[in-house]
Amino acid sequence: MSSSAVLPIQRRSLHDELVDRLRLMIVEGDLIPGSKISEKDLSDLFAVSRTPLREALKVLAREGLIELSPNRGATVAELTLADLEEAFPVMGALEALSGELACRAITDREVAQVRRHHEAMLEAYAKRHMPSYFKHNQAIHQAILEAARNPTLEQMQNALAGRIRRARYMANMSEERWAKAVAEHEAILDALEARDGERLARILKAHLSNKLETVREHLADAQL
Amino acid sequence: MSSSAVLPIQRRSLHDELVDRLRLMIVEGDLIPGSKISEKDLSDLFAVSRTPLREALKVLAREGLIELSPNRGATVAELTLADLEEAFPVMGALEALSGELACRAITDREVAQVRRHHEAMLEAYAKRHMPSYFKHNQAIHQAILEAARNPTLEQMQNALAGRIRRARYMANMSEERWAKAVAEHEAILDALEARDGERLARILKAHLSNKLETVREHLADAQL
DNA sequence: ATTATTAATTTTGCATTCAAAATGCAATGG
DNA sequence: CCATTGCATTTTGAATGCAAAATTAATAAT
Repeated sequence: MSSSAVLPIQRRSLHDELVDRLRLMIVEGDLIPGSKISEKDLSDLFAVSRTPLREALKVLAREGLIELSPNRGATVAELTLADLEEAFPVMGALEALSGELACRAITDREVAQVRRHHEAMLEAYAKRHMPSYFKHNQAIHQAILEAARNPTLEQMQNALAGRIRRARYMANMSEERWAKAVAEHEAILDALEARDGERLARILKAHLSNKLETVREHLADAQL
Repeated sequence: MSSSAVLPIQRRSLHDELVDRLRLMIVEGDLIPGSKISEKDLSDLFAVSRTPLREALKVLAREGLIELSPNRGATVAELTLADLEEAFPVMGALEALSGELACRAITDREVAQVRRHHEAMLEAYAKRHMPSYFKHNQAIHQAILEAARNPTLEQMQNALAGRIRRARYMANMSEERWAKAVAEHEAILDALEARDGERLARILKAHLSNKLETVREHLADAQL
């Protein structure tokens, strides 16, 4: 008997499914910031009633992805520079903690995995292939997060990442910034392989701070 | 025309009200950890239908105060030592950031307010009056949090505090631990008045770490 | 007496319905 | 012609209803 077949059958409630789908739509930009969300339109779109949809909206509001005003419905939350300037330092603190904890618990195998992502990321960088770069970049941060062995931290960091990630779709890195980010990633890998938690924490905090700077630059250009 | 009369009429949705009430009930221990929550019982209790109640439960589940399993309903989340060992370091990272940011933005007036709470706390400590001690203690941490001028951080820290605060109701400090906590608070005030963000961050992180130690000790005794 | 099986009851998940509030629109008056 | 008021339509908030799943109770079998 195949081992995967005996796993508990994955049953999800509609509302849970909706939360994930809507979050994805928002993060990926299918639902544009500031636009109004009609309960009817959305429930029609997903072919469910308004009840589970409304439950999902409440959850997403708590995550900060949408805004609810009483009797007036939901709108996709705008992502202003002010929001990002709030969120990035918090993310920096969380990532720093992740790094610190990860250095205590990460296995050699996991570090090797991170290294592979790192090298794939360098390759993507060499080709200036953004999607692949982002993918491996994110995988590295996720791996460090998981190596921290702290589900509470993981949950909070992922919630915040959902909000921030939308910025990726608007920010285009300058050549200079990109090079700097790559250099920082070298330092990240180095600290991780040395299991130097304190150093890794410092680097990650600075890394996030620089990411904010990148976004800031880009928004200054685009004057969004 | 009186100025307060023209303020927008404060309207709350039932679900929002329910979220707050239920959270309070859980944090204060009215709903005991591990116990099952019957939707019917609760909706009867509050004299509302199950619909807004269910919306509230979804939100609280996301906050980690209750657990939902499909078709099986909600239970009040248990607060195990393992949970606290996860949560406290995260809280430490967030408080450290609060302290760092607060030192940049806090006004003299606010610092004075913190000092007043600090002194009231010392008085409560002298009398070994726990409720008053907790109240001023919490006010200090909240004031630092607000002085950080970062609503995102505030939101995350408060969400996590909701989970941790339940531990307060079970943890009884030893005389020794209590003295140490008070000493740490002296250092906190000192760093704050000096606007030394880095130092305050370090102290707060250690402070939270010691709080966890306090809880750990207590639970070892009570073997909960 | 204990376990297995089945029926009855309860509880949950979701759809539908109804009421209240908000929005859009037309008519009226300036 | 524009602003304001009253009305119709739409949308949201919450209750009710109904089917599916789970839990409990009851019965039968070993």
